[in-house]
Amino acid sequence: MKLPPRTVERLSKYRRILMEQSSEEEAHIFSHNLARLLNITPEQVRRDLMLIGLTGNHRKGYNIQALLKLIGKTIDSYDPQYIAIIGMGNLGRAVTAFIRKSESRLRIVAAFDIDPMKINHEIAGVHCYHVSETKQIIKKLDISIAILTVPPDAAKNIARILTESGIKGMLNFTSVHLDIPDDVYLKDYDIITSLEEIGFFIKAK
Amino acid sequence: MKLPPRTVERLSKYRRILMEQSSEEEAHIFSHNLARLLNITPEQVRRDLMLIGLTGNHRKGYNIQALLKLIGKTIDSYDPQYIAIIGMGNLGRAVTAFIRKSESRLRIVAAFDIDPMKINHEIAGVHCYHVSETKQIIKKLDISIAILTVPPDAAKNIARILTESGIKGMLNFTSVHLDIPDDVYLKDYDIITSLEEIGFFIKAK
DNA sequence: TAGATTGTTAATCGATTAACAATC
DNA sequence: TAGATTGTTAATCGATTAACAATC
Repeated sequence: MKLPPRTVERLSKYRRILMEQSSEEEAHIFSHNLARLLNITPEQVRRDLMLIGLTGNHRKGYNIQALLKLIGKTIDSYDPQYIAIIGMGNLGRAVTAFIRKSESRLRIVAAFDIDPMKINHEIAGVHCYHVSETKQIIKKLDISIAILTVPPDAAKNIARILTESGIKGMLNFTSVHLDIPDDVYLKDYDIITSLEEIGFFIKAK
Repeated sequence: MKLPPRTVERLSKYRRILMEQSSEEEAHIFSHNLARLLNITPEQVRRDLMLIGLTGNHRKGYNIQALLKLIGKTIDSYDPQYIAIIGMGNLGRAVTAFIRKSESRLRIVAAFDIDPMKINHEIAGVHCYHVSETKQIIKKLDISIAILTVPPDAAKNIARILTESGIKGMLNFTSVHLDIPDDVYLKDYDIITSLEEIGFFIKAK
């Protein structure tokens, strides 16, 4: 199914926010109520739900269970998608712990580092391999997504290894620009740029 | 000066990438060379530079020093903008260390937590205050940007306190949707949603 | 002058919002 | 029926890309 990236992001958020406040709530929700939970417009909600083919009730709104089920069917993959995290420094460990705490289907199944103290230990609940094993382990464990939390000078090289290993998506926390093929879905989390952007837009003049 | 958010982001990246590989390089750069460094089109580079009023040389391209200086003048604030980080758990400490290591003008001047072990200590190089002091410290130290790395259930309350303290921008690492006034510039770093988005776009079918 | 690059406007693309008929 | 909401198309907005004259 073909969906705009922004719609996919919102579907993920609809699901999370509705799962959090489930049970206690009603069985149905109106587009304007769901919109208010995320500070967006009701039109946007209706359009997103239309795109995934959910049809609501003109009296009661959208059935929440049906909505959750359809979002799952739309954005989740049938086969589990496994995640690796490369670089188990402070940021790597923190991100790993963060994801493991979240109630999501996301499964981190391998960590990689070069520190001998970490290799073959559980770090933040995940087995840590040496970076030199990246290619084999990624293939062996059928890992399709990588999270990059390595130091800047290691980023480009690791990105190359990951692409060669057949990784399909990357979340890049390093502030380094990665030049990878188009068929790898890359999402940059550039903290420095984001803070500079915030800085610009709140400037007095 | 009024600039599109995407342009501001790219200006930040032009600067970073040019500073990294400075000195050794030439004094000038062509739009297509700068474009290639970031995998964007030369048109986009020229348009961005046009927007900030930089004029290049038809023979030699853009003067790198002039470019860097103008980007600084455009996106940096004259008065320093101070940053606070709220929540000194794993993620908070990692993000703090990450920013401090970066060569940028970004200055984290205060951290906040509720753990008595941390209060009044230096954590990741930053003095840690108790969350109850947030409002006073933010005003006293003239902090305009906050980074939120608190647990999900604390997020909404802290966001309210921050807004009341007059914060102007926020980088939100919690996966919680924050309902804050329009005059606070909010940037969400929703790791779970981003990974689910990647998952969707790399799906087989 | 010929060739390459800049600077800028127009066209296109993608996403959001407005509008409103259909329906419960 | 009257009123509220959905579903969907059209209009708008923002950002990117194409096109090309001006210029070194």
